[in-house]
Amino acid sequence: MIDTDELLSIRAAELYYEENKTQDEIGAVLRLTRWKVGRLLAQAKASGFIRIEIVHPRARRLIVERRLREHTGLSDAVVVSAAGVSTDEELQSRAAQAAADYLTALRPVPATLGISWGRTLHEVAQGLKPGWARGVNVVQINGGVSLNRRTGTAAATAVTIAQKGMGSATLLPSPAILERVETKLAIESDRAVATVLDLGSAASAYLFSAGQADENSALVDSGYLTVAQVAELVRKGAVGDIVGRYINADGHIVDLELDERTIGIRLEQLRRAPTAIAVIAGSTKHAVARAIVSSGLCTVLVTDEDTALAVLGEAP
Amino acid sequence: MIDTDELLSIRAAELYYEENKTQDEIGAVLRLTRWKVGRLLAQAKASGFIRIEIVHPRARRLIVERRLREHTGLSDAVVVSAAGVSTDEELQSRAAQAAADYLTALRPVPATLGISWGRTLHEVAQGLKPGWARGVNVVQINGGVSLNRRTGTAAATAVTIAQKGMGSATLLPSPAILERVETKLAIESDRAVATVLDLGSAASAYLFSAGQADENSALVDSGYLTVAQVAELVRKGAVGDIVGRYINADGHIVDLELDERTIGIRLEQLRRAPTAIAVIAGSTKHAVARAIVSSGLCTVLVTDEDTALAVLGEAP
DNA sequence: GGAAAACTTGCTCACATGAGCAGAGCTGCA
DNA sequence: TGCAGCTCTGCTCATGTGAGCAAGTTTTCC
Repeated sequence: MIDTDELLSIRAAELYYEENKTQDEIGAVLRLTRWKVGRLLAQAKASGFIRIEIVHPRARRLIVERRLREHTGLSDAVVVSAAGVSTDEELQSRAAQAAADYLTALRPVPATLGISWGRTLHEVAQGLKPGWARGVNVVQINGGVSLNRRTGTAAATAVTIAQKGMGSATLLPSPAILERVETKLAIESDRAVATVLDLGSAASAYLFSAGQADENSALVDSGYLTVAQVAELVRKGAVGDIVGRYINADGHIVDLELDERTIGIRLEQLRRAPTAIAVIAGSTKHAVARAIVSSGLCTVLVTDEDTALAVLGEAP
Repeated sequence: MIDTDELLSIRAAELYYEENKTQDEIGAVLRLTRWKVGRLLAQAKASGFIRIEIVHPRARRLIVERRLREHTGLSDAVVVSAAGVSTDEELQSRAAQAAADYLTALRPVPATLGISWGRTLHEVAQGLKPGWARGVNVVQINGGVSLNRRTGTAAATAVTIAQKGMGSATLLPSPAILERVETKLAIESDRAVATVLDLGSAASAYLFSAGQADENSALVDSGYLTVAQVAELVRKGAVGDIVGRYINADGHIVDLELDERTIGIRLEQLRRAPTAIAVIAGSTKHAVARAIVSSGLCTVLVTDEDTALAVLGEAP
């Protein structure tokens, strides 16, 4: 059965929030003193009967952000609202835009920014405003797409970010994954590649996304891995990839042999970075996001509400 | 593209509603005067970015109620919130409870209350508190269920309402629909029945629900009509039934011959009543609700949010 | 049955907030 | 260029609201 005070607090809330009456007026209607009305409203809020939602594509969930900062090793977090959003694409767009905003507001402005590539990063680049920085060196930190029709997307992302930031882009002239370790070592020691990798290792900040471990992975799409290979990785515990490297729920490399053939920054370098911004959103990426945050692979997480709750280990 | 002020108003709203900061503090963070912050918040509200919802089974939507009173001929309306409700059953329960509350608060307390029967009315009876009135004569205004296992439900409803209101129930000892007009006329002229019908015609207030016109109708369930008969009524434009009589979207009787065989109060009497409370909720009853309200068959409507919007002719 | 504890009530006071207003700045038109 | 009309800004002032407090009331437990 429902308590009389509870019912009164609901009546009061209706008059207060829907009819914009003052607590005094409500008191007159319900035959209560205005203090009692104030207490009833406080009670209604405390009981969670009053839900205030900010519905806007750019709305953030500051409460969840704080919880992330407090309960994880993250130094900062940006959580976009999932209110009224049905698709993962929309969530990823919102997060990408939020990442662009975050990057713009980031102080000190990074002199060198190491970035990965992919759909999300591309959207971040699109979301940046021309002039977001005054001179920034953008460096690719992992091997690019070059095996399929989407050739050039990775390069375009880096160039766009650099141009809008009135700076220059340094591209990593290499595939993401090589077939033989020997080839990988050879490419890595080539001066053109080595220079870029060194530059990437010394970046003042990193910005990257992550991929889920399934047939829709960008690495499968780009032709670096087959669906069967990914299935095998999943069997070994892979939850997703970060800068081209597949990790398990603990944030460890799943397949050392494959990793040896992968070109790009090493995870330890990422873990040591003072500023590593991960942009990860959408229901398919809950597991990777959690792995990345809990194993300290990023210092800043830009994500959506539901993914954030998954990272915190709470039901959505 | 999104306006700078719009974005600022969203940031301000986040800090105000989620972080409980004062407008002054927000001004300090966003480098604005507190007045500007106040204006931004007002703007965010006006643009509909701030959505305040009261989530509680007993919550009402006063704004919609007012719109109903203003845009229809209703003298009063009670609209329950549909927040977090998935089933029609739940909506009907909420509306029934609200109707019980409305009846309890109704002044002057009706000396004679004419009621119909059905699932909804039964729930209203359950929702009433013992002592809701001090002496009320409850009269059935349409023929009861008596053809199937649920015999007695209609009587139980009337008796419960009367007992809880410390009064007496007057039952209508007759079926809802007769097979032949002659039988109907004969029953109607029987003193026992005629007295009750006269009493019902002179009731100080009416409380009734309505049924949708489909195979789930209570009249089909009770065996008065076959599925085929209802289908035929629908073909003729029926949207539902009220006190056993099928009406079309204009509130007119659909089948005069059938109506002649139906025992109970006439629609004109209902239209003339100073207080006629209709309790109609659930997505299947939008059409009937609209027909009843627009043709003046009730003075008070107790319903759910979505049905209310349908009555107002707006999208849900 | 009575004292202690817990809660509730009505209040004062300080702070937060919205309405209203005057002046600054901008726009448009001759 | 100059003036009228418009919006925007920062302010004063009145009102609305929450924190804290003391007295009253109920509950609890011996």
